[in-house]
Amino acid sequence: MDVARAAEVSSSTVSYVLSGKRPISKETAERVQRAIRDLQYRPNAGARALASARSNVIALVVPLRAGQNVPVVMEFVTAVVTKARAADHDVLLLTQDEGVAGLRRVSASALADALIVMDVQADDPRLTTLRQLEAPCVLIGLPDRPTGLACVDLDFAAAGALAVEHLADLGHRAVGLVGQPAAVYERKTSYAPRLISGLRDAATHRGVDVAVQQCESTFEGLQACVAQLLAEQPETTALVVHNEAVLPALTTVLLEHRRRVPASMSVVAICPDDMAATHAVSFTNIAIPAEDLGSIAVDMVMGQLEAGAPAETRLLAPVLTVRASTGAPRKPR
Amino acid sequence: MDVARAAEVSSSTVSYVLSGKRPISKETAERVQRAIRDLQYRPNAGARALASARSNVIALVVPLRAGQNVPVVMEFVTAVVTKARAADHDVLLLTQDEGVAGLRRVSASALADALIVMDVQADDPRLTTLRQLEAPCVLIGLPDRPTGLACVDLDFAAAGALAVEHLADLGHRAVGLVGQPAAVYERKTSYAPRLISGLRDAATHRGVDVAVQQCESTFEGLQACVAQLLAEQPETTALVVHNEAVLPALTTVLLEHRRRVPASMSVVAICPDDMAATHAVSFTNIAIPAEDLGSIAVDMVMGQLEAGAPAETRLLAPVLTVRASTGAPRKPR
DNA sequence: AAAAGTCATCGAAGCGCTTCGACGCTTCGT
DNA sequence: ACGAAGCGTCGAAGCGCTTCGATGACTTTT
Repeated sequence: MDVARAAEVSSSTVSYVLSGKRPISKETAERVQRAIRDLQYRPNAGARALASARSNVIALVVPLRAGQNVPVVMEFVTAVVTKARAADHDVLLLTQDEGVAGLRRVSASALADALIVMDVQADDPRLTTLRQLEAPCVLIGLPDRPTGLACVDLDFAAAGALAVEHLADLGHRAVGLVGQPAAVYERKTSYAPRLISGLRDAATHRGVDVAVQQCESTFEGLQACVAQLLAEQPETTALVVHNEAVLPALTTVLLEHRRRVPASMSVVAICPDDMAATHAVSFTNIAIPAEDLGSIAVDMVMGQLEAGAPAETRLLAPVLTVRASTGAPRKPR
Repeated sequence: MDVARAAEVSSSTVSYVLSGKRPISKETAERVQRAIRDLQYRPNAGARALASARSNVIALVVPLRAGQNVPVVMEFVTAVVTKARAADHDVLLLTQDEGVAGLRRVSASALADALIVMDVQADDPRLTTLRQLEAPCVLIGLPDRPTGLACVDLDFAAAGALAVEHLADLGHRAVGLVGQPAAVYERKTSYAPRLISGLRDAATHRGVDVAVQQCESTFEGLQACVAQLLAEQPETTALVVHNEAVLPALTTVLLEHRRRVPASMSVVAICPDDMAATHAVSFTNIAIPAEDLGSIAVDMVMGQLEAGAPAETRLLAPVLTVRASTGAPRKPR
């Protein structure tokens, strides 16, 4: 290695300067650093991975084109990449459709040191494989049986409850849920049912009636959903919307039913904060903290990698921000 | 290597079976394949990269959170990943914000064999660096001086022209452009001005008046944009919308001006096909062929990598699909 | 029948790093 | 004042592959 020659040290010394794994005198270290800078030296990633059995790469498995939560996915991804870079790791992108084989491939070939898997289903078929892998692995989402796997997610049950609490406090007695597309429930993506059960539990406690309706991510889907909801429970005065994609169309569709937000219909959205704020009506929302989740996922990965941290589950407490879309129902009884 | 032992051959033979770089007898090859399967053997990526000077990884540089074209970006990304996997390569994700340093790092450390860079600006500061890199590199987008760099993009000038042609054919004489957010123009992201100039040129040819207005990706932004457009050119009977994010709100905002789509206002959207079709009114659109672009980018990368193909520029011809949002102006003179 | 190819395979030399043990030197405790 | 302990550095042995030249066993050519 010519950096070593330029700095008049052995190549092992250069390595130790770079890794800090052994003490090096200040003068030597500086000499080496200068040589590195002068020669624009970058260690060869392959050689490094081979010798150290560490690639400094994290594999991130993203859903291909599931539902239309694309902006949320992208937020996750950038958060993960940014955080990973800060920890001196790179991110390899895998899509869902390589399935279990892709996970095995990446882990067994030592392409990546660890995995982060998004969009985990309640009984995800990848779970057993993931448990068998050498590489540590963090799930974003919460399967039914997370034993042995690290998970991080928003506490959707608490989020559902929080939404109901807020509305009940305002005086609402009948709430509708505009849910996710059917595909999401069929896929048994655990967050959707978790939200519903949290919502129902809280509603029971507070004596609030609840109607639940899935909702396709199109204009017509939303029309159908709202129509159904109001037919089923006409006294509905508030909506919880767990579908980012239909938010833009919501006020329009409600207007078709002579409902104004928030005067004759309150709305709590479950969506990222920035999305809540950029509509005709800014929506009171419970944040989907994509950035935090991504960042925490990387932290957990690094913890397992460096410190052999155990595989714990973290559910983030929901945060509700009051904006312009919720108020007291028109005729409080 | 124990696959070699199991198949009773030398490790070089295993390598040749895997790479096909030398003839191997059918029997031996089968023996080796079986051993590989039985032992679930996966070559170590680091060792392979080191020995062959090829990592089989493509670096993809995505814009961090530029504008709200997020779904389009995601389409690119999945297209690139899918296509790359088909060519036995993986994709490493870099964000814009690592800048030039990131490009150099990835290339010099041989982490990736090639780069694909999205969201290239007219006078992108990364250009000179990219030209200096060892690694071949493909831009998605079209800088002012693409010399020496491979580029692929939609022909936005032709797209602008095509939109005007379509509207002029229907009888429209005054067209407004709902443009991108100011940030995009400030960044000099070449596609936006290219669309405008193509649109203006065609308009001049066809004797159509054009008003151009940038548009922030919020409800209020759209309101302001449309108001401005109609104030400036009240005889406007058609809109070209080059901003996916405001499409959902468009019909609502136009209604505030007593304009219905397409009866009293025709609309051509520049957006991905799936986006055009899932609104209250399905929009006549010129497709942004994200999937094709991503796929072609990978093809070009592989061409440069395998065959030493030259760095050419490819501009894809725009395709307009007529849907429900365009028609003849109300009072053709 | 000898020379010249082919074909399928092997052995060994790296690829550019990290890491372990060793070594010489200084400092400390007693 | 002498052994123990610590510090800073070096040399060499890999890490697990690919690849090049070599080698036999055959086949074809002359």
